[in-house]
Amino acid sequence: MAADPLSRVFSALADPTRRDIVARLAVGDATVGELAAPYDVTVQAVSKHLRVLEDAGLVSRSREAQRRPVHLEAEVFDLMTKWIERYRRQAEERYRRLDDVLRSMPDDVSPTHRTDDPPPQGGPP
Amino acid sequence: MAADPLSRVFSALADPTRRDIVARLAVGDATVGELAAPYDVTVQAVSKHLRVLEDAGLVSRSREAQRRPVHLEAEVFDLMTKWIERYRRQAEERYRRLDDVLRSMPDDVSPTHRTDDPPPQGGPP
DNA sequence: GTCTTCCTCAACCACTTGGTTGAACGAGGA
DNA sequence: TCCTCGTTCAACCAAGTGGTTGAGGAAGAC
Repeated sequence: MAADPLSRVFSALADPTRRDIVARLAVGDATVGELAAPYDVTVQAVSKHLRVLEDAGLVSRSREAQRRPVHLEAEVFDLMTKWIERYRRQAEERYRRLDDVLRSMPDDVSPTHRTDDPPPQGGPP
Repeated sequence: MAADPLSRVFSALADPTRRDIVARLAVGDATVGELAAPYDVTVQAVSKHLRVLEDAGLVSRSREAQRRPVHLEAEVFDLMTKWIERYRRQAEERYRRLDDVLRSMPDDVSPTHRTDDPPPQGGPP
C-alpha cells in the first residue's frame, strides 16, 4: 500500500463511490448499512471503501452498541489543499513573469518559451 | 480507465513520482528526458506517467523540433479545490452547528451525536 | 440460553497499474 | 543517403484494486 499520507488521501478520493460517501458524510454521520443502501454493491464492498478512507485518515469509526457510525475527519483535506495551492501559486507566478517578459519584448523575436534551469529536487524513489 | 475528470485528476496525483513531476513542471517546462533524469526508472516509465497526467488534463505536450516539451496546466487544480472546499465547508459548518447544540444543552443529557436524515444523494453506479 | 442484526474477515476472480525490455518512429546532422 | 537522438508503441510481468460469496463475531432482543 502507498506509504505516504498524501498519496493515500489522493488515492482514496480517486474513486467516485468514495467521493460520494465523503459527500454524504459531510451532511452527517452514518452507519455502514445506511451508506451502502443507495449503491447496488454489497455491504462488504462499502466496508472496504470505508477502510480505504479510514487508512487515509478521512473518516473514523466509533463503536456505539452494535452499530459503527462513520464520521468524517475534514482536517485531512488541508494536506491536499496545501500541496495544490503551493504548486498552483508557483505555476501562476511563473506565467505572470512570462507575461511580463513577453510584454517587454520586441515583436520580431519569437519567444522559445523554454526554461533551462535544472530541476532542483531529487527524485523520491 | 476512470471516466470522470475528477477521478482522473485525483488518481493522477496519487503517485509520488507524478506529484514530483508536477512540482518540477511548476518551476518550468521540461522535456521527457530531463524529467526522467533524476529518477532511477526508465524513460518509458516516465513517458507513461506523463500520459496519465496528460489524460487528467494536468499537462500538455507540444511539438518543438524533435523535442516534446511538457507544460503544466494549472487550471485543472480548480476542479479539485472546488470539490474539496465544498465538502470541507459543509463539514465545518455542521460541526459549528453541533457545537451550538451542545453548548445550549443541559449537562445531564448525554448527546447521542447521531443524525438520522437519510442521505439525499443517489449512488452514482 | 437462542435468535437476529450489523458488521468485518478470508478467499477468490477479473481488471488495472507501474514497471520492464525491445522495436519503431520522426526530425536533424554526417 | 545513413546515423543518431529523443520519444513513443507493444508485449509482457508482478502487484494492487474493486468486486463477489461465504463464514464468523459482537451486541441487543426474545
